[in-house]
Amino acid sequence: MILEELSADADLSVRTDRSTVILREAARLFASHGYGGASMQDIANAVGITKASLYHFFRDKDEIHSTVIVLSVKRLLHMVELRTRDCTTAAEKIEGFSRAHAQHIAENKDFYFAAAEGYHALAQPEVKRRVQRMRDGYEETLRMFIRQGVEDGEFRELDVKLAARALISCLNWMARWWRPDGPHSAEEVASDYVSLLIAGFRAS
Amino acid sequence: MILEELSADADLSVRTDRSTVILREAARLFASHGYGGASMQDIANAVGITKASLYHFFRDKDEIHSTVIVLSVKRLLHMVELRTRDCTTAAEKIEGFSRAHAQHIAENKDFYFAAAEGYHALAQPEVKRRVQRMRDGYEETLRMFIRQGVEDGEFRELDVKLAARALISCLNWMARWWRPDGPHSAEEVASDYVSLLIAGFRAS
DNA sequence: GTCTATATGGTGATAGAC
DNA sequence: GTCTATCACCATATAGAC
Repeated sequence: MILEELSADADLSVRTDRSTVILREAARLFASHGYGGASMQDIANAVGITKASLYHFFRDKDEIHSTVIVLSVKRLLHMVELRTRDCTTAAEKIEGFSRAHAQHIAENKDFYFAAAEGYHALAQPEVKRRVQRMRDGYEETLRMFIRQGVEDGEFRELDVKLAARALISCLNWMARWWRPDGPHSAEEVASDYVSLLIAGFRAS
Repeated sequence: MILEELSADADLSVRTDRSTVILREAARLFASHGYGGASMQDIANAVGITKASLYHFFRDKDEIHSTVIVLSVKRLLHMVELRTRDCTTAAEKIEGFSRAHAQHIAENKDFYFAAAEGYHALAQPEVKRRVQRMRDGYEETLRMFIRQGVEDGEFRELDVKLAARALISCLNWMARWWRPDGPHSAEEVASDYVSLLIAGFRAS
């Protein structure tokens, strides 16, 4: 299983060995045309090989798809872990969480988009469940940070689940409209969302 | 152009004339499998006719797709207009706006999903521009409501564009996770988001 | 308005030479 | 590891009878 060979730290954009390039081009095509709208021929053309050669690296189209998705989610979780580890207050943790998410979108937009749009179309149920579990853990992490803020008296009593969902919605939706050549960096936007929402968390 | 024949009030779910049923089944399939993942054969099967018969009602697959999308957006705008018309304060308008959006998702989930996911894959550039203009007008409406709240002193000075984007992100993301058999109605969730965000709008 | 039959080309996937 | 050649199938779309 190729998924296991690719560590969570595997850079999704710089390395140029064949399977990495295949995944990068596939992610780009899945993101822009959808899973059904991107053919093996399209991917092969983008990489610069024949479609038959794709089958040397991946069993079938679905394995390319699930590898893209699992890689994206693993990398997001890894980034959040890295950037919240040394935070202390709830506000700091939430800020780190959101900036990590934004950084992930900025650096791996196609992977993120392909994962967000395509995961519900995953063929293998085990992979789908695995991704679902990772996403659930991800949301639970944010809920934990918010809950800590309430318990520490940093925030007012609030609906933790709703608050986490609101912030994650903002971050997820960024992949739809944020462009690298726009006026604000992804992390700036994320930070602004956090400020806006935390103002509501503190209000009494 | 069939788009013109279908008024903004056209009910997306109840009427059973052929073209309406085609659109409903197509929306469902586009929402669950993507545009490229749903074939004319699939749509014909769902409707209960042969795929050749589809071409009596629509020129090609793309016309089915764009009709679904334009109908969805028109209906959303119509609903928002209806439910904010008689509001006075900014908070009331924002609440009406959000509840209308939630109602639209609850009543036309497949149409909404197909529109949200598929509009960037629209083939005809004029239709795409038209949908884009409608969506822009939609966001501008919300910005106007928030701006009014700031000018009336109901809200603090805040980044209106960011605030509108935050709320719309929450509403848009609902289509991804909200289920009719869940614990809260779509309108309840929307209302909760509004309360949470407006608390931040009022905070000083 | 719906059908059967068909045209034409693309699909995912494999076999086997180099 | 990459290719050419090929498979069986499905795609969108059309022609024309009823």
